[in-house]
Amino acid sequence: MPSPDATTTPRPRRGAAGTRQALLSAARGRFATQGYAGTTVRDIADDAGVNVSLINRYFSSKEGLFEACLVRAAGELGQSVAGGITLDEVADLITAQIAGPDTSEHPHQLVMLLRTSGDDRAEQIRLETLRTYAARLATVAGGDADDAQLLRAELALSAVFGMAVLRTTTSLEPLASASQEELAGAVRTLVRALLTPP
Amino acid sequence: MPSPDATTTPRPRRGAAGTRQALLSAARGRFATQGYAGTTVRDIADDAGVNVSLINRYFSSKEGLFEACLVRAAGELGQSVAGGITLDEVADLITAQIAGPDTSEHPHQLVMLLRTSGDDRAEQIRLETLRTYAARLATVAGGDADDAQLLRAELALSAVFGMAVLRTTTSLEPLASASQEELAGAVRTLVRALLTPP
DNA sequence: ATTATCTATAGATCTATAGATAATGC
DNA sequence: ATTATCTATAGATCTATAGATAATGC
Repeated sequence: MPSPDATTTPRPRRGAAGTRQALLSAARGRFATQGYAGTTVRDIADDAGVNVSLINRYFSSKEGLFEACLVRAAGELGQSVAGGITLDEVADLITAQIAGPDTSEHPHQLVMLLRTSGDDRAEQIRLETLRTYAARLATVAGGDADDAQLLRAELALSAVFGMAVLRTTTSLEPLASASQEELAGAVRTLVRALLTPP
Repeated sequence: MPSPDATTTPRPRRGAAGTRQALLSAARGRFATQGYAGTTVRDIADDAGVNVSLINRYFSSKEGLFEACLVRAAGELGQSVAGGITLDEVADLITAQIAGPDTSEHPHQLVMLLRTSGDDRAEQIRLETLRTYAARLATVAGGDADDAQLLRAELALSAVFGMAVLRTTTSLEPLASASQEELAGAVRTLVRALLTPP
């Protein structure tokens, strides 16, 4: 019996599209901070304010929801870097992704790309996305498009990921509450230093 | 019935100390690559070649084993940096930690420090360890021991963690199979650039 | 006799699904 | 009438533990 006196509040009905979005947003946050295995579908549904079974309704399975999060993160992050952009501008875009507080969705998008689920298809999407970003970063940095340059780009990417992860999963001060301005300088320095061929 | 003809090989008996070590080593590898929640105690026991129940015998619980791994990682990593060491030497020590292949235990030690388990005590150990390292790195880098310097040290640390994570959990080439020499240059560049006050 | 190891199992999740209910739209 | 949402539950893990077995040491 659904608690007789606790005024059984009937939940607002968001409709299919709205519920999908709410689930995606909640899932991204949980997956980013707790990882795939560390998150239960009930966690996500509760955060989104809907019943657990709707995850299966709209995403088939927990893995399906994870994939959807990954695709979304890959898509949103990928749109920013256009042609003719400078390295410093890329650094600032990256900073914007890292800088948000733990509650923001920005760092979550980045951290999603480091999470594994055991699902083959998801892993493929993740790797392909990382590859694309590394290649793009190498191109923006100019120089030869050789393996050494690609390696430098991947190192720069991984460094940036590290910052996002530590900010998202750890309350290490002063890093955890550093402002965007404070981070911007460091990211520029890092990107410049790592991506300029010696 | 234990498979009548499959010559039930009686396992070699390692004794308490040996079994503890085998479990620690197996656990560190699994926890580092799959995370705490993504690892089952059976995974670990199978890797170590012993029965699952011995985890509880020697470490009380899965959380106990996780804590033991963390303490060990914190201890082993902490011994390297003595007084009077230069920044480049620190960079090389770090490189040695990152550079090992996915199968080595070196990158695992680093990655362990980024893994969360939900256990309060483990989380405390982890944070304290990270703080210690950051402070030590800031000291080695010289300059003022102010908040800005500490922030730079934490950023450098997180960058280094990112490299270890990407190498450990992803087969992104050429990063995944880069040699120690190739990484050394990048880490030195990074540490120098980030830790020299502007 | 002591101690390491294993067996068997209880109890607690966790995901997925079949089917019931309730809100919306024509 | 259609579609969103929820209820109830099956089936599959996963951790922890009590107690049995087997190897070692005196």
